[in-house]
Amino acid sequence: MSLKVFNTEARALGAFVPLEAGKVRVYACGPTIYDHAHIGNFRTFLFFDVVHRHLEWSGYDVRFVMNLTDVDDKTIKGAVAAGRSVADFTRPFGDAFLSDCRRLGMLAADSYPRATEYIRQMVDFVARLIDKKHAYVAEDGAVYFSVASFPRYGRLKGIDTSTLMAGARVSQDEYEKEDARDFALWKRAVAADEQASAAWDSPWGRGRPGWHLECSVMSLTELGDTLDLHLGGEDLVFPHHENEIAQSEASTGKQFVRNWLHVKHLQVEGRKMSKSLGNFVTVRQLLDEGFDPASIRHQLLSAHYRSDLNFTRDGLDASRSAVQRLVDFDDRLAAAPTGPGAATELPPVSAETLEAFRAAMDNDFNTADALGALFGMVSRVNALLDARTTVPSDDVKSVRDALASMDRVLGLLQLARAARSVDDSVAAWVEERIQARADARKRKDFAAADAIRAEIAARGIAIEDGPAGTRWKVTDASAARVG
RNA sequence: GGCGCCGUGGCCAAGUGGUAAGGCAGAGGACUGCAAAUCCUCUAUCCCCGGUUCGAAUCCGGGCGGCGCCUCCA
Repeated sequence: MSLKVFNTEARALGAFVPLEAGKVRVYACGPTIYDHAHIGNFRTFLFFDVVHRHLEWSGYDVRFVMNLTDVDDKTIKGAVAAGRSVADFTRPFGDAFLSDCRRLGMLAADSYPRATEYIRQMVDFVARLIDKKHAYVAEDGAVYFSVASFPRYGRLKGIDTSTLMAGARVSQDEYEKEDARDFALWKRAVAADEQASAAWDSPWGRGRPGWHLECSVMSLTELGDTLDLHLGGEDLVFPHHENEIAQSEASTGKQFVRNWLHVKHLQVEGRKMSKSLGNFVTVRQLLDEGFDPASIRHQLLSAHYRSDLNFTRDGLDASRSAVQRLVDFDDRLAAAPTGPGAATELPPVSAETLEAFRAAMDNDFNTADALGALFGMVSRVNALLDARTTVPSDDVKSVRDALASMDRVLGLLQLARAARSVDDSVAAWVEERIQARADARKRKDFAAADAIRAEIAARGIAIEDGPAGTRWKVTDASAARVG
């Protein structure tokens, strides 16, 4: 068994075989930074992160690149409206995006190329396509890719564009194109572009890159002519990725991407997310509402990436409970009484779970199935632990190792831990209160003891009495952190 | 209109030919001063109708329902 992925181009599950054994080149279509990224964007980006993590977990040497598009129609429009250059306009959004990524526990990419840093390479790229007769300069000074020069056009989406576009789809303002299917590689600069400092010199006059061109040039520059994986949202299949294939392969003469993976769009509270519906949710908004990053991460990973996923606040609450179960389990393992004794079923359970987990992830990154394997282990191990007073430390270690291993892919525990830490002063206060409660309990003054417990609970901290004494845990980080 | 996807217990969600993972919620029980955590037990023949098959949630046909893309969009 090894990794299988659903390649959009093949429309089928196939064995993942990187161009170079042991090494994987991944290009992830990142955000256009003209606004804050929303939760729908993050379904996609979080999936990218899981791909990234699982490849590394599987032992591959991964080079992971995610671009930040900082020049396109919307960016320029926004910059002009703000009276700034695209560079100044996009910087804060780019910073905020990377910050959101960290908040959600995403691994850093090896590189985050911004389009404006690759203008030189883009110009060279376009010149090469013109040389090869795959592109032409139109009368308006723009450069277009000639789709007719690339016979394989349409194979990603699986459409025959020669017939599909034969109709009256030619918009009035694009008459300079020789063929309605042709798309802009380089756009002639207009006043707004200059105003936003989004225009550069080129052999064809002042202008700026077309959107599709940006990704091709950045990916080829950063990763070479052939990528093992190119990831994106489902909306990008056509025309964005189709165009990338055309221009890239026309330029290099080599296969551009071996595997295309596309993530299905997220629904929010049962509907497509859009600004007009007013159900646009950003990550920072959810965090401000008090939701735990780990809950968000859990819900976004709770369904397979090619399935519908309806993001809801109720679901977030359910995810919070699920994550808490994991944290409690981890705590229990850390405190499990160990001692000599007969071997337990723990090691084989750990091994079986890891195997099931791996199989799930290898099956086109089936995170829902993988979570099932993980939680199955939680139940089985809890039951085994209940049945014994002590277990050999090696046995416990096998479970802890398995849990930590799986979490290197899921990233839930580490994230949950980060949100549940408190200042030393808070910890000291809790310890003091617990001692006071212990005294009250010793006096059988349960009313006082319960009052103290309520006092602690009000600070977002729960306590649990066990044979080894009273333990406490943070359940509501936002309340607990307040010193 | 074109292309495509989906419909599994109260909610979420795996499972693509051999008689239904997991999470959340709920009920009862054990443990507990009470809780919490944990465990045990309980709640599904998989939208409907046909068909193929020894056997289907899984394949085929039809129906009903929901959704996505086709336009800037992750």
